[in-house]
Amino acid sequence: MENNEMKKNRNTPQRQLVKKIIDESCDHPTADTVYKRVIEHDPRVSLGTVYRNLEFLSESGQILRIKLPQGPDHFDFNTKQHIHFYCTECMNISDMPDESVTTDEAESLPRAAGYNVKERFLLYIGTCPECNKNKTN
Amino acid sequence: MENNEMKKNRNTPQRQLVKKIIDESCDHPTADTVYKRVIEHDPRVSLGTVYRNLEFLSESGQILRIKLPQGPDHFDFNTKQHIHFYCTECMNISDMPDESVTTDEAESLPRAAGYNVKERFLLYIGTCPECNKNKTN
DNA sequence: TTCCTTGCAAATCGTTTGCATAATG
DNA sequence: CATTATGCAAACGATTTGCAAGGAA
Repeated sequence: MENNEMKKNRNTPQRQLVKKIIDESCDHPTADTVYKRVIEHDPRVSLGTVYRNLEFLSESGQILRIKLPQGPDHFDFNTKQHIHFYCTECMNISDMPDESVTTDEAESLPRAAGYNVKERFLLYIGTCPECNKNKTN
Repeated sequence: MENNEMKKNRNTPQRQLVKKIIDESCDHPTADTVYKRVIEHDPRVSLGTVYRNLEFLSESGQILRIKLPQGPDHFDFNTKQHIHFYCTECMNISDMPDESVTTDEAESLPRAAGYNVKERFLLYIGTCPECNKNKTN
């Protein structure tokens, strides 16, 4: 179905490194954070190259780009997850445990009204269990 | 409950004009579009002032700021509506006819997992009924 | 007479792009 | 060898900000 993975691809050390960093990150890093981790391994890699590879990797379905209403995009090795929770306390993004609400029933509404839904962005914003615990309220 | 409306407020002609433009717009204009409409009435108003007043008006709950995953923010006189549909054909934003899916049941999931939901962004992207009609497919 | 607000321009942030060079298939 | 990718720096779009001057309360 998807032949996005068939794109032109020269397996540069830089591209492999960016992919490796994402795969090893479980904190949904931003492009800048990825860059900082990349240059720990190879200081000669440029920020532009990191951006270009993040673009390539997400366009070819190898990683996931997470857009927030505020601030820079984040990236995720888990390409299946589409529902995220942004904590206003720790500023971290966590994956939502389940996504049942946003499957069929979530699209029946616009579809019935004549809309053709291609994508659906759902983002929760608030405080995560960790931060709620730390505040004791 | 909300005392956002009690903020410092000097009813400048510029602020009144921006509010008037939003109230008369049913196409969810961007800041730049608002600016273009504003200077038709008073060419001396600056873009910065438009931005500042859009910020003031949305912060004080008088208008709604709509964030998209791509491109500039849009603004809406209808402060109650939170679900929008972005058409990739005509690039327009339309209000969703109903929002039942995103009320209680949409928040029960994260809440049960210990999250404290403050905001929820839901955006549909696809093609609107108008554009679907024009394409006959 | 406060001090909020404006106009203007410069600055910011996240990201993209042009270009000459390097490296891959 | 034909491209694709890189490094660098400059450009970009949307928005914010510093500052001196203007104008409501």
